Amino acid sequence: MRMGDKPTPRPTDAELAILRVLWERGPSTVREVHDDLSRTQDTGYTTVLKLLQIMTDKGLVVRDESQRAHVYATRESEQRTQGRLIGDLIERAFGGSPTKLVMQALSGTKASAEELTQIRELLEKMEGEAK
Amino acid sequence: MRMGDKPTPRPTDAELAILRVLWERGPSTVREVHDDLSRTQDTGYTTVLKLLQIMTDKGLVVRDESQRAHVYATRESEQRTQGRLIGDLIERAFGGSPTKLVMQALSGTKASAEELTQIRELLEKMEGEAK
DNA sequence: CCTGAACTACGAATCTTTTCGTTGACCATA
DNA sequence: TATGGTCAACGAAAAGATTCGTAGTTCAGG
Repeated sequence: MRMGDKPTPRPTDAELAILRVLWERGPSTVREVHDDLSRTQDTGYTTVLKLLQIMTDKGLVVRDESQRAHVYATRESEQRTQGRLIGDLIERAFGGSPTKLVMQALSGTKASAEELTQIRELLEKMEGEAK
Repeated sequence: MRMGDKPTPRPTDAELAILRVLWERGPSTVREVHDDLSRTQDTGYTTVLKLLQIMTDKGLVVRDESQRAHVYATRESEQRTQGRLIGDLIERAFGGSPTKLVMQALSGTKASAEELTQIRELLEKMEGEAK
């Protein structure tokens, strides 16, 4: 990130919905994003287009204009964006304590035994490192 | 919650900042909230007042008007609100998978050994129940 | 009783987010 | 070369979030 560049802003709700499509589909045209989104919600084509243009300005996505139908791709990985959103929520709602968020998330969920095991394995790996 | 009542809406950023003060202080007057908030940010008194009035309309807080300086209190517990926010983020950014969020939150943090232990204990308790 | 401090209520301005209509370009094909 | 389909660009409207000035009420102290 160059000096003077703003850090990537937190995506809004509508923007996040689009990011999720791009994460799932990979680089896509407006039409592809719109068709995908239409399966679950009722958004106009030009709305999606406008949003993607705004997201390009904000630096949330990048645009390949070499084809007539421009192709949009996320600028940051799914993980990185998710990590940013979590960090943001930790700051705003959990007084900066990641542990509180994890505890709350865990107790609020009915995860399967396999999932719990998966989490515990990561946990044990971290405990090993934190020694 | 009575029939026809709207579910509590997601608090906005400014609203969440106020909720945090109320969680920490307990029921408080506008002035108390404002003074607390002023330690970290620069918000006008009437701005806080207006926000609390809006939050009352939305059902995020309740107001005791028996004194001249009205006393505001959160309507839902800290935990419940936090749980709602997490659930919301899971829906919007993690495709509905709580496990993904927990994994991501864990790997993105440098929790202390004690905290990791704390989490693991909760985890083991849950594994016991999920058996 | 008058004044000033502390308070609520209200309205409006501003900013951001979301939505979509309209326009004009491009291109295939009839 | 006209027609229709697909596209990006743009502007503006609508809705939501945030901010604060101003006005009017209440009350304690002089």
